[in-house]
Amino acid sequence: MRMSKLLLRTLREPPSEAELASHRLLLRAGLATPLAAGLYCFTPLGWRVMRKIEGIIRDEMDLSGAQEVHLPALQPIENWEQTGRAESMGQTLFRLADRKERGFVLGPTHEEVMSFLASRTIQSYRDLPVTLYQIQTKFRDEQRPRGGLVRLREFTMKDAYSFDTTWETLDSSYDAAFAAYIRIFERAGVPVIPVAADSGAIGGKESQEFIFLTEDGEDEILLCPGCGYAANAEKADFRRPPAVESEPLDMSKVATPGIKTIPALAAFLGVEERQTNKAVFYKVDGQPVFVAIRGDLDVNEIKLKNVLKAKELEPMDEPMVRASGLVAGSASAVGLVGMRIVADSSAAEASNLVAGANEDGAHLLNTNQGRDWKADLVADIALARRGDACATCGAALETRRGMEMGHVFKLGTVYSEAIGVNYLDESGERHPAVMGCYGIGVERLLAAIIEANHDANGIIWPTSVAPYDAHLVTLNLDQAPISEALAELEAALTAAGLSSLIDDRDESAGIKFKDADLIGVPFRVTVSPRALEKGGVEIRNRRTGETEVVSIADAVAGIRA
RNA sequence: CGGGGUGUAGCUCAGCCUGGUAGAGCGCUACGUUCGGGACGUAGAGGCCACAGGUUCGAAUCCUGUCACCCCGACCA
Repeated sequence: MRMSKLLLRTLREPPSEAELASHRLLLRAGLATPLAAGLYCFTPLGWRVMRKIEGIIRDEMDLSGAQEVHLPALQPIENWEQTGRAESMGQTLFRLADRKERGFVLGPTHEEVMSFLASRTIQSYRDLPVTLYQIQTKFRDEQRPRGGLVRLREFTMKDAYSFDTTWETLDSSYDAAFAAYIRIFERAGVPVIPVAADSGAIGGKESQEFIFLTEDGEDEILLCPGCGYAANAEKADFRRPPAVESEPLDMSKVATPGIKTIPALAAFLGVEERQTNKAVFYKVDGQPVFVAIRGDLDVNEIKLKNVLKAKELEPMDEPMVRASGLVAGSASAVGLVGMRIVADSSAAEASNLVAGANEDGAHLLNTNQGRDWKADLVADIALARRGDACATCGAALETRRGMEMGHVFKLGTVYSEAIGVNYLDESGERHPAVMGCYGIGVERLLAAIIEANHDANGIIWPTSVAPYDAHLVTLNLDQAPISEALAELEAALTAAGLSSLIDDRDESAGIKFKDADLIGVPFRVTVSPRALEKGGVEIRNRRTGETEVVSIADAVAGIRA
């Protein structure tokens, strides 16, 4: 490709909207340009990289035994009503109507439609297991698109779905997808770690995310330096600090003027925070819910939402607090009526905790669950934090930020039952298929590749996804020996099956070199009078900066290797 | 959805406080000189100053409203 013909505009300065390195370089290198929030137009250069990434994904999915299909992005809303997700996905779902007012959605994911396809094709256990995938456009009306290609409203996803006869064989399908993902990210040049993840209110028994660790990530990850346990904060398990052991004592009221917070309460009474009971109020699907947790711990709202099988969970608003008769700062479950009481095991099992007296400026000493108040539900709803003890080995957990690159999921029969993906077993009995699903965001992967592979001068593409194999910079192209050497080099590269981007523009050497660094093709080959005098062309490795003058044949061999 | 910020040329920004009808650098076009790390000269093109109201003789500038975009938070199958 000749740069004089290539539709490309590089920018000396990045648009002010870009904060992330990947976002800045995306725009500076001219890979894409924004249309509106969360929507991007790809240029020829950017699209080549997208196709390279898709190629790796396709390659590895095929190798893992998955079969590629293609489903409509435009889907009847009925399929979403069948699984209840028309409601549960809420505003994220792009909805529209056709001319006859029939409701449609733009697919944000394809469990429903892939299950539909499976339901029309799978009949017998002999048809299973099977894993189907597609690389396709998804639409999500995100509340806040961000970070260039990190969170988009229209994006490309590789989504795969496995169908099995049993949970046991699902494990094999899941493991195959997992292994393929490890290879995909490795080939794409993005270091990832698998972490335990939340499987959602709908979810199955197991879910893992592939996380690229970066300070700019949206997710918080807890890592154990002792045993290697890794989990998303929304899911992470941990060992609670031990409670203060004591026999139940008589409950009594104590005046605590002006005391509203756990730290103030503990200091005022001269007790530890773990000897207090923290009260948190939520509005869950419109209903008030009271949550009790030991004072030294925080509520994990994702876990809470899951144990309640809730669709929506938010802090209780002021009117509901007043209507419920709760006293913020001095609330407790003692004597509380009219709402569900959920307790973390820490609060349910500890003895003699200090709790609110449900009146301003007063607290209760020695409250005990079961005797003074009763939880409707006891569960693990505590948030793991930096320094908490690992549930497995007890070492202090560390926290890191990360970006979710892929998600694998054991779904079970939720969708197959709703849509009717059934098979007949050996004895002619009918069963729903056991499903798994596996997703990778292609644009986000592109962003992560840039995040993980760049320097102050620009992008450093891994060879596997580089838009071209070689970037040929010509100087004094009007001189016959230069144009002849270029022709020879180009022919040799083509013969070797290598692609080249040729800077034949009438620009200064500085501009050409700066653009080459910015665009980030792995090898730059300079064809110039100076190099020719030294007996060949100059080859430079973008990553190492290593530069040498070699023969055209050696240059081609170097790029090929 | 809450908080903060920004909308002036393709990009980065100045001008706004103190109203008088629009600027710089880069980029773009032409010509010439350059030619190994974002060269130089000359001459150009390019703007409904986000949009809509209002105040005023007069609004990029002051007031009101709306929209868009960015950042933080909440949210995120």
